Amino acid sequence: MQLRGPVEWALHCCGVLAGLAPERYLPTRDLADFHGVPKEYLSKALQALSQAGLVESTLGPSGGYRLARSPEAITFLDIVEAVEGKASTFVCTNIRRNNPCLTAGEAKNLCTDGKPCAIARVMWQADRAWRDALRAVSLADLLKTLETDLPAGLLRRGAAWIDEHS
Amino acid sequence: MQLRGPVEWALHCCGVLAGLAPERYLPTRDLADFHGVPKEYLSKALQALSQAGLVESTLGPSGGYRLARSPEAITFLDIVEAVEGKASTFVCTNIRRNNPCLTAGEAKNLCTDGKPCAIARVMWQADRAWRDALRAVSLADLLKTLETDLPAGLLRRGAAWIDEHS
DNA sequence: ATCCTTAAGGATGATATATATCCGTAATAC
DNA sequence: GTATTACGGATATATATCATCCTTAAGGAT
Repeated sequence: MQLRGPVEWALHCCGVLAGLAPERYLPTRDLADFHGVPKEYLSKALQALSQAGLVESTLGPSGGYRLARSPEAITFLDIVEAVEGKASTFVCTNIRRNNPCLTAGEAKNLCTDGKPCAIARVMWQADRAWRDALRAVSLADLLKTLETDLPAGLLRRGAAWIDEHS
Repeated sequence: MQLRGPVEWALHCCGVLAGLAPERYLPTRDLADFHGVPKEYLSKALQALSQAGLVESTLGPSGGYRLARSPEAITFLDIVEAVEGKASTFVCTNIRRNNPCLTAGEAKNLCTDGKPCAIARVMWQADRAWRDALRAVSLADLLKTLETDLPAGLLRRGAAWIDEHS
């Protein structure tokens, strides 16, 4: 079970957009060049972010993407769910319903949305723990970490590179 | 991102094996019939459980599978990792290394195993939270829940069905 | 000894999903 | 008008998942 590649790209792109000067748009091409990923495919992930309302876009020269909300108001979970979808990592296919010992009446009451089976409850709880951990970290937190984490000067050089390409 | 089907089957199968009389083996065919899943494919999942040391098997008539440890000593995480693998749900492909602003020296120090990047740290922490939640529940816990959860008599009828087919 | 049953694992095919590219359209800046 | 951009549809390729078949070796029954 593994997250798709575009999720990682979207996270890094949001990190860059969060450091952008307000009101500035950054086009897909620059985000793709900056991360060394295919522009056309990255575009799909950015469109997903846009549809989720995390970023907003504008057309034409000097167009591109920017965050739609403040970095404090965008969590890792927002981004992951926008690109990967909100479906649970565990889906109960209700194989218990195939149990040869079941009466027809009993089968109907097994693992409905209202009363999930014991296994689904555990798996969904773990899924919730994963999402809670992602929801607890915002883009603002990420930016703060990057400032102390990145090699000195890299952040500034990155900003300069973006300035050239805007 | 979704767990593969055989993970669900393995969990249900372990639940059945945990309720089995000690020393008794249950063959793949019965586990498949009981859950209504393809025998040959389920067999792959059971082999994974066997290789992970969670169940043990014996050949010939009256052969099959049984738990290798007590239900208290087998967690959901054991089963999920046996079938799905232990790899993290997030893999850092280090796209930051493609950053055009990086010097060669800086590139080498990015997101190594010793010092993961800020994004990988968050994603791996969430992965850990998911695994912790799965590790916190054992097959013994599952059995206890089933006793209060299942329609009255179903557990007994299931045991009788298994008796017939052993 | 012989035969049936079983797990183990290799080989193979079918289907679904992930990855990636291409193109047409509409909007925006100059 | 022209160049640039996001957007969405269509398409192609690669990989993963799902499923079956077959051979081998070992245990049990006769």
